[in-house]
Amino acid sequence: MTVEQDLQNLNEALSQSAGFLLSQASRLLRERVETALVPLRLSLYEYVILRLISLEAPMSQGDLGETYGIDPTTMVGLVDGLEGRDLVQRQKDPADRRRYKLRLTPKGRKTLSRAKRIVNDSQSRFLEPLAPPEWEQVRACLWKLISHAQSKHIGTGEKT
Amino acid sequence: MTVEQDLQNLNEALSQSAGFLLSQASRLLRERVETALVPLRLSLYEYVILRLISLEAPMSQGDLGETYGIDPTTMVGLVDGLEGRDLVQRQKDPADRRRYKLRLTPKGRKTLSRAKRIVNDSQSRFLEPLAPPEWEQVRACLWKLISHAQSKHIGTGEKT
DNA sequence: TATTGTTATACTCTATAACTATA
DNA sequence: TATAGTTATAGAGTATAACAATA
Repeated sequence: MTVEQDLQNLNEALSQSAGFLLSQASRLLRERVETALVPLRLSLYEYVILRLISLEAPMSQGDLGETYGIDPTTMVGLVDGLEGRDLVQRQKDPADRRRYKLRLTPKGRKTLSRAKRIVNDSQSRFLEPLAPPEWEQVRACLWKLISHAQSKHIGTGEKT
Repeated sequence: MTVEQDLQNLNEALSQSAGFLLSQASRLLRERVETALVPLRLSLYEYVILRLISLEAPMSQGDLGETYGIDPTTMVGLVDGLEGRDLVQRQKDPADRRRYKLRLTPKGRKTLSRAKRIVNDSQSRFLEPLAPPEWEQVRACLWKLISHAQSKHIGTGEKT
């Protein structure tokens, strides 16, 4: 068997595996976004935190980490760093003083708006090889997978 | 604005983001596969290494790590562990004695075949909410994204 | 009693650079 | 010189358990 055939077999097997496809697509996009964010001195997690705060959902520091899969321990350090750079403010939630409500500072909003442009460009370039209706289809399917996987294991905290 | 509306806005924004969709789908599947592999005492990376070796492509230890995005430093420790458990053998490549060819031992083959069943079941359950043609479409698109992203940055080492 | 955020500790993976043996 | 694998070291991120403040 030639090297070319071997490689073709390998690719055929890999292109069949959901785990490989999702992890590699995710990794390749993540690497690009991380590189693109370097000039703003933001890690991907830091960007995600700013972005999630900006969406104004009623999330505590812990909820926020859970939404993206960031460990609570890691969250403390990340928010410490963002607060130290005056991008984010911790505020005690008056309704439950154990929880923090996180807010963007004006500087945080400005940094985020620059970061959003950079990240969106990065994502658009990554999605370039797909026609818009193709991505739309993928998008809907991934959302279905995520919703289904989460509902089975975590639940939203709401009684449905 | 009610909490329900806030959450709906959040979900709408997240379901629009390629980065969120890919990272979370990947993470949720990875967590399931990792849990499923615990009884075999295999980490996901260890499983991936066994699986890639079994595909018989002409890959060295380093190539293998690059295919999945495993750091060379990490590879050393992982292969050390797999070799210590008699699942894998290192062999000097006679054509280039700097490189290792990795081989499965009989025990490695047996472990892998059990692991493959477990991982495939896990992936099938994860993909359950999609109709087969839907997944087929997603599969093709993800493969296109990966091929395109890799060709732009890495190249295969072959002159084309 | 239970939960949010915090700290401490150990572990895994990554990034970087130096080393070795080969090429 | 350059490359494959290794080692050492430092830095992220995660898992676990304990703790303070609050519910």
